[in-house]
Amino acid sequence: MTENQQLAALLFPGVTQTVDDLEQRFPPRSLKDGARVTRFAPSPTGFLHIGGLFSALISKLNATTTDGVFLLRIEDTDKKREIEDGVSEIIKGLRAFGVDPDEGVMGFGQESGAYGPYQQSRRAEIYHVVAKKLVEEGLAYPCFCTEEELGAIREKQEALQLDTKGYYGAWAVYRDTPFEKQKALLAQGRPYTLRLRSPGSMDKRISFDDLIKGRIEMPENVQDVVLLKQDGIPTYHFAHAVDDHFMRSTHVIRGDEWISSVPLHIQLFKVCGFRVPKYAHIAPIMKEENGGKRKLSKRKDPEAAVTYYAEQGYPKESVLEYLLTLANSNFEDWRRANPDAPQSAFPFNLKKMSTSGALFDLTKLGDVSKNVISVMTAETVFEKALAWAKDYDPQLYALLSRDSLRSTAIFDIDRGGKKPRKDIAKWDEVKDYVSYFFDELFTVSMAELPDNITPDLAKDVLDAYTAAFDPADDKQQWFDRIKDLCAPLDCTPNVKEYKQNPDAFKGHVGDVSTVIRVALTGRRNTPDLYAITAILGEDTVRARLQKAKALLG
RNA sequence: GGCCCGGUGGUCAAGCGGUUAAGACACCGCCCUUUCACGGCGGUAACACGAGUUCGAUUCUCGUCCGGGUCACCA
Repeated sequence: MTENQQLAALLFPGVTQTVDDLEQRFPPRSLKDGARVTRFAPSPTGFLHIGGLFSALISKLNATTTDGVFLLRIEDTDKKREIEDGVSEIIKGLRAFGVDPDEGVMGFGQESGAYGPYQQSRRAEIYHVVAKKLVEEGLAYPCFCTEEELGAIREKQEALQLDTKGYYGAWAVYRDTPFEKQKALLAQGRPYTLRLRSPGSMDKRISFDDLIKGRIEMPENVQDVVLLKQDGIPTYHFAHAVDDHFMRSTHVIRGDEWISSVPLHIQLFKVCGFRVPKYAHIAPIMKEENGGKRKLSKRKDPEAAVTYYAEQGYPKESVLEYLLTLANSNFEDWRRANPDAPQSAFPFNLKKMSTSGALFDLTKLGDVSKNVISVMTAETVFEKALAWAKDYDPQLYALLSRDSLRSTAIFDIDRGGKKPRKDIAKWDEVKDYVSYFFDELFTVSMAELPDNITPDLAKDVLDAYTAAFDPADDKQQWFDRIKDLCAPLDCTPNVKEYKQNPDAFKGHVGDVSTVIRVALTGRRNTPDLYAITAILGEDTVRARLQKAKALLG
């Protein structure tokens, strides 16, 4: 037995499997040519971030458009930062947007797929098998430095103003420790981390082709990074190499904060004897602040959390649609050409992704969302608004569900056809939008009456309309009747005529309508008044007209 | 500071040696119209800067500046 083998045996007495065993346990996937295996690998440290959803969406798209597999792996190797419901937050968040994994962690304590476990905390054995092999081959060694010692090294390096700091070369104090000493230290029970014996060289460079950013060249990694922490749990880097190899990921799509560790990752894959996956690094989603850009922050920005969109009542399709416009700018053109196609039919292209971070634009999201909602049927709008209200607005829920046919009719006003209204961007706007249909939310007020209409004229209009109003009218009859109101009130039914000679009239048919509209709805601007009148019903209409008149004295 | 990445209108962005420098959102105006919305038409507004290379640079090179990322027993 070589010393390395003896060391490995000392370090990993319980490990009996070999890397070859793992290769057999997790064989290459039999997928069709070009199929991509992608993954989303978050740590359960808080709510799902919109940037996380973005990268999950892109990963999933890459898998589905190639008949591949999209898997969810949980990177819970840092118990300090982990939060209690972290895992279910992630799963719930993904599910809420239909970005469900095909494989991996599927739910609370649930997994599917033959490449698991998919939770890193449950894979210790696997990492140790690979680590043991590395030690046997002299590619990893135990480091007995304490945090203080490491800190002291760092301070020294800072004092020397070294460009390259860290644990490497001559600074890697346990790199060349003789076996006998290692054995003695271990016998004492000294805690240690397992470090990579980096084969990298300071003056060599490595290049790789990022699928989004293109060719990138960087110095090789020289750091003897920690592979296993003192508690035997792997660091992100080591777990990444092991997991993505044995889960047979073909494409690693992740945030570009990882780009600087790619040289390390490539080195790790090679050292382990694994094939290096393709990398694609996504620019982060940014936010504007004080004229500058910064990453959306979990702490400072409510819109960073995926739950924000559910709370506000953005349909999931809207958020997805917007995210897709950020991902591939030709998505909007495609959408115009294929208004009814499912998002999954979009020929997504990684190469078309922007290389720099985009500012998240809530206004644009709103516009996208209005379009999404405008093409929904009234029934769908009703259902979704109701479902939202159930969780976030009990009063609205009660109101809407009282008479679902009537509620649907409200949403059906001016809906359908080539030029649908685009009033609603998110469900929390619904309450205001429908408020005047419900006496609970509405009180008659003439405050919105425009200045050019005198109270006297308004009163006359209301009197005349009360007399003329006939709920049996069809729309044309109804409007004709309003026109007929004009002349006796010194108004004109012809707007053009009024504009040509404003002094000859007290107002025009638009003004007359406005009086009625304000009396019935409290606003100057509403959708089709005839439709509103029909839904309100004769009793309510007459009651409101009556109250309005009273308000005018 | 070292190493990376990026910089086209307010925002998202096409274009990648010769263009009147697309389009979308936002904004403004006009039209349509009983209001609003929708729709239509039009408008304001951009290649960070400086050197090269070239007959010609937004496009190529270098430098500067400005943003972003990263340098943990966090991911």
